[in-house]
Amino acid sequence: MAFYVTTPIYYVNGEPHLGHAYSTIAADILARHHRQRGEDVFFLTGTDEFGEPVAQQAEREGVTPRELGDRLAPRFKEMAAKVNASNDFFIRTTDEGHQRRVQEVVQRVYDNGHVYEGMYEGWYCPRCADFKTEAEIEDGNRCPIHKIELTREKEKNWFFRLSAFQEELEKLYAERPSFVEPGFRRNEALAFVRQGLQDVSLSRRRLKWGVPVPWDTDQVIYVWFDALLNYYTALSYARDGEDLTPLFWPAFHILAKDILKFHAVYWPAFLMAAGIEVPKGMFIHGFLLMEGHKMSKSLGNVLDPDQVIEMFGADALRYYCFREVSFGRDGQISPQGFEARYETELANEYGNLANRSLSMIGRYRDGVVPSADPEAELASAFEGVVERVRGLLDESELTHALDEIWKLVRRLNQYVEETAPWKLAKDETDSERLDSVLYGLAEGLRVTTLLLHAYMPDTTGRLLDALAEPDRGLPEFGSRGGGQILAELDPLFPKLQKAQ
RNA sequence: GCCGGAGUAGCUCAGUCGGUUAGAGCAGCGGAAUCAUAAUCCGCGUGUCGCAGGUUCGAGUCCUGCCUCCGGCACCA
Repeated sequence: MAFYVTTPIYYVNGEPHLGHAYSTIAADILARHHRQRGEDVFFLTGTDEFGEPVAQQAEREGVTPRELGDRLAPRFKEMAAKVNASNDFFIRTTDEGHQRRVQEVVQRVYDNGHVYEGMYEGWYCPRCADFKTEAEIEDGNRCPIHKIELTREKEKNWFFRLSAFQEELEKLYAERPSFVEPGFRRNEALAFVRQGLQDVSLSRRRLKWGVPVPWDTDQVIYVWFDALLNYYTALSYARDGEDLTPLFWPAFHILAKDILKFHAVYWPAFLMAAGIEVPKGMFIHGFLLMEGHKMSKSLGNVLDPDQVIEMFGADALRYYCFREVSFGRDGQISPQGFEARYETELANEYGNLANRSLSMIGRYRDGVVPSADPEAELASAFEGVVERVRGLLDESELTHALDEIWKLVRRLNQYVEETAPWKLAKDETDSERLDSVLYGLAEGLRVTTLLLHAYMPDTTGRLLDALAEPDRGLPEFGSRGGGQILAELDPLFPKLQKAQ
C-alpha cells in the first residue's frame, strides 16, 4: 500500500503563520499514521513562488521575485521542521524539475486539444502588470495597491477549455462521493459545477514571472495551473534518478476552504485534459479563528507558532489544533484555551497518568511490568478502538479520532481509581490482582500512546521508550506480554511556572 | 436574489433508520481518595431541543411556512 499526502504549497508573499502550520500538521498526522500502518508514505509540502502577488511584493521590497522566494522559502521549510512535519520533500515551484514537468503537462493538454487562443478583456493596472477582478477594484476604478486608475485592456491569452469538463466532473462527484470531503464542501463544489463552467485563461502575456508557455514563450502559465501541478511534478524529481509517480500517484490533498474551487474543479479537470489520473481525494479544512476573526497580519491577531512552540513544545500545538477545533470546520482558538488544554488534558490527564502508572509499577513491582492478563473490565474499553481510529482517520476525521483516543486516557485514570493499586499493595493476598491491574495500566498506556503517536511524535516517543516499547506500529491491546523494565521518565508536559 | 448548512444545558457541541426519564466535555457546587506533575475519581442539570402549524400511536429527529446566523455563487492566495 502506498499513501501520498500533500499540503497546499504556501505563497511566498508573506511570512508563515499558524494557518500554514495547521494544514502542515494535519497532513503530517495522516502521513505518520499511515507509516504506522506499515504503508509506503510520501508526504509533500513546499512553496508557490510565481505569479503577480509575489512580483508585486518583491517590487514593494525592491528585490527580484526570485530573491523574495529565496528568502521566504527557507522560512516555510523551517516552519515545517519546527512543527515536526515529517515531509519527504519540499518543493519550490521555481525548481528546474518542476518547471520542466509543468511544461510537459501543459503541452500535453495543448496537444489533446483543450487549449485555444482567446481574448481576455479586463481592467488592467500597468504597475501591477496584471488584470484586476471586479471584486478587487476600488472606488473610482482604481488599483487597490497602487491607487492609480485602471485602464480597459485586451490581451491575447491561451484558454483552458474548462467548460468541456462539466459532465465528467459531475460524474466524478457522483461516482466517488468521498472525492471531496467533508460532504458539505462537496456539495459546494457540485453546485458550482452545475451552474455551468466557463473557460479560464491559462496564461498571462504581460507578466514575466512564471513558467513560459512551451509553444508561445512570450507568455507565462497562469500561476494557479503551475501551482496545482506541484503535486504531480514533485514525484518526478524528488529522488535523483527515480520517478516516484508510478508508486505514489494519485495524491490525497489537504487544503483550506478558500482554495476549494481550484482543487475540486480546475485541478481534476486539468488532469483529465492531460490524461492523468485524478487525485485520490481531498479534505477541506476550515479556519482557525482568533477572537472571531480569521488570523491575518492586517488584523494583528496572528498567533505566532514559534512562540507557542518555544513555550509549550510542538506536540502541544499539534494536539491543541485538532482537539480544540473540529477538523473541517472553522473554530475559535485562544491563548487561554491553549493553556487550559495544556494543563488539564496534557499535563494533568495524560502526563500524570503516565507518571502515576510508571511510579506505581516502580514502587510495587520494582519497575518491571508484571506478566499477567488484563482484567476484562479494562480490556473491553480497548475493544475495537484501533479499528475505529483507523476508520476515522481514513476519513481524515482527525478530531473525532482524537476524541476516541482521549476516552482511553480518561478510562485509564478511572481504572486507577477503581482498582486503587495502593490499597492492593498493602495486602499480600491481592498480589495477583495487583499484577493484573499494573499490567493493564502499562498495556493500556502503551496502546493509547501508540495511537497518539501520530499526533504527538516527540512526547509519545519518550513515553514509549520509558515503557521499553521499541515498536511504533499500530498496537493491539494485550498483544504484548509483561517483563519489560521501565525507565525513568521526566514529566511529559511539565506545568508552566505561573506567570506573575 | 439563487443554492446549501446551522439554530439542543452558562460555553463548545453530539444526538445514526422518528420510539423508553434528551446526552458529552468545559465552567460551577458538593464529596472521596492519596499512586501521581495538589495531578485524579465520584455525585449534582425545572434545557419552551429558533418560532408557528402539520403528519404520526409517538418528532430534537419527517413535511410546510416564518425568524436569525453562516457559507457558496466563476478566474481572489
